[in-house]
Amino acid sequence: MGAVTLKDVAAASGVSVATASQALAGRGRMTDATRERVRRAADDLGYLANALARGLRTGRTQALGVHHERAAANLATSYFRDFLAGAIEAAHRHDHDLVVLSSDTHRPRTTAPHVDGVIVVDPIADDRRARELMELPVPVVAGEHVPSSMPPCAVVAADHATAVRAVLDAAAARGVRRPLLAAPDANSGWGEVLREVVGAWCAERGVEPVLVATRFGEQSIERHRELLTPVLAARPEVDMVLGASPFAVQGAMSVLRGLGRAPGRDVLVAACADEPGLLLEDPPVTAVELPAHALGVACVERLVAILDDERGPSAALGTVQTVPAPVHLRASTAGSPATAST
Amino acid sequence: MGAVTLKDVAAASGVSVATASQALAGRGRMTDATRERVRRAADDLGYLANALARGLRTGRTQALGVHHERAAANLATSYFRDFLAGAIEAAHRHDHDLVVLSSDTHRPRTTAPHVDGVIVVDPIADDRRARELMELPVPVVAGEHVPSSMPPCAVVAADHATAVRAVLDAAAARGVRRPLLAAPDANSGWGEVLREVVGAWCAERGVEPVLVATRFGEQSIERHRELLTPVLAARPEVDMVLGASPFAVQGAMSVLRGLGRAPGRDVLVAACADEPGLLLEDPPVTAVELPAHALGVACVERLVAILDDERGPSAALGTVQTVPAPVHLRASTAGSPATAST
DNA sequence: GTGAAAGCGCTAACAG
DNA sequence: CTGTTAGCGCTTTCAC
Repeated sequence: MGAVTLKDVAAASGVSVATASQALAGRGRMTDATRERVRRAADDLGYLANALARGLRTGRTQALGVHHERAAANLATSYFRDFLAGAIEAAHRHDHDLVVLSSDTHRPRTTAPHVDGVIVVDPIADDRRARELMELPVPVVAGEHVPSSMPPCAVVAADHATAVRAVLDAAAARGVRRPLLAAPDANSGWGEVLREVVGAWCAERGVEPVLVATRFGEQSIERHRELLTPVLAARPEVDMVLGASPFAVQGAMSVLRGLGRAPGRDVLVAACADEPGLLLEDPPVTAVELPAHALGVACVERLVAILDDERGPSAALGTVQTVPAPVHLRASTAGSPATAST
Repeated sequence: MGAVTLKDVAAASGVSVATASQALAGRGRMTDATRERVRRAADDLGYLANALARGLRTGRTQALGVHHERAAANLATSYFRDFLAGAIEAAHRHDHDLVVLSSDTHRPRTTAPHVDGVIVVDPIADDRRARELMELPVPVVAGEHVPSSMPPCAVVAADHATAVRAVLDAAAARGVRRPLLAAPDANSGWGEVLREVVGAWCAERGVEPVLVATRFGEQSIERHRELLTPVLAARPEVDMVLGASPFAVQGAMSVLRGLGRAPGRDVLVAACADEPGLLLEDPPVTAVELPAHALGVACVERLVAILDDERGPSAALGTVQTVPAPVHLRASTAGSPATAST
């Protein structure tokens, strides 16, 4: 356990720790001979600077943190895995370590993580850990929109507006007039944005969207069925269902069938987050692909840029940077509900 | 950037920093009133201990490091992703952060990462970064066998011996007598083990295995074809090809077909690492499944155990812990080469 | 050109 | 019961 310290190097090369520090850092003025001597000593002893001590002094740790609510569990999803892969790739390119912050415990952190900045993936309003991190005295970048009830920070998000509009416009061309949106409630910034986009689109056409609030991260089709059954029964004028998650869409399709309405024919359906399973549905479901890997990369790039920014991190607060989200039009939006329901 | 320090908390609650420290840590003896006062002050100020300073003092950082050669690139493989998922899960369960160590650069680290221990996934002899980490004054656990030319450390590995023997025994039951093994060279501990296992199995039967050395991580089927073509042409007595990677197997199958020998019929084939693609081959290829997720978990558990071990980390050096590796017998080992080639 | 000294924020001795 | 002191390993003035 005997780590070699700068003191050892200094002693071995017959200089003071101060000189040794400068010699290795390439700073300070000294004879090349001295510098070389110190360098050799460091090499011989296998000296590695203690990152903790250095960080304590300099305020930089050369590490970035990533937080995701229940990170361990969410690693089962390809979204988080892809995101993480992108983030690691980008962090390493900038010679930073990438710390996956502990998130399992429900008790608050007692210690500020040793990172220069933090990325919060999918900030959720009731995620206490996320809140804690966002109040840390280090810059924070949110991967996806921040719910309005959370403190503002720099945001990197998929371009949902453009993507969802593309889906809606395609549907409108098939005659759709009254879309229903089943999306997460105000806990999720993503949900808020989807609501806004659909709301704006409908407003332009002088109609009211039908909105159903779901819980972010709800993985149960059955639960979505329960939420959607009364609404779809009461609103026969709905000619399209936009589900935020694949689960919402699958729930909706099941409810629609129960009501004798054929998804993709009498009622168009689409998802705001793609998954391989949607391709296997009958009919295959139109969906927006969330560019997880690109988002991971972009979040790190953004964070690094903020750290390097002379003007300080506050310049970035609340600003949103956007990453394109490809749209996959499939058979579920190829029907003509207007004709069918007239 | 104004982080709240212990000094602030102490000042606010009218005690010294030392007392404040103990009050929050629940150590030391003091009136409950004082302790409560300090706690409240800390809460009010939003105090979070600086992990760097704490770590510097205590020598523990509550973080574990993971290294994989070219981690960023390898995140494309499901093996590393699953491994990482398992490691993160386990680390968080033990309330540790998980640091994915920077691995892209070819220049050596100048700083020892702030972690209590390191996991080296797939240690490769010519990975300089892995070597550096293994010489760090913190415990190291290797995920997979360590090449004999590297310093020893605690090892957690899949139980290749049992799995490969199961494959060979099944093949022997179909009449196989002369297996060929195409596996990574001495750069890879995995390769060394495979060689040993096949060697031992053959020795028990009084035959010499045919060995072909490949490069660890070689992803090209074509390259494997080149390596295998001369050997398979010269050794018609080979009645089974065991490829370490799916690429080796696919290369071998292609070569065999070129020689007019039907894989799975005239010559059995199997892989020592499963991949979905092997199922789609014709015939589907028998393979050993590498339990990446379980290995990730086991490595972290092992590392935590070593850190908690009173006897110090040296007790674990060189000891191997094993994780079961499921064997999937498929059509590629269902033929009877002995009959065919007699 | 080089060394001495201070201090980053924290914890662990030991006084009082 | 609580405060004082020392120091983890490093960087950074500032003297010499």
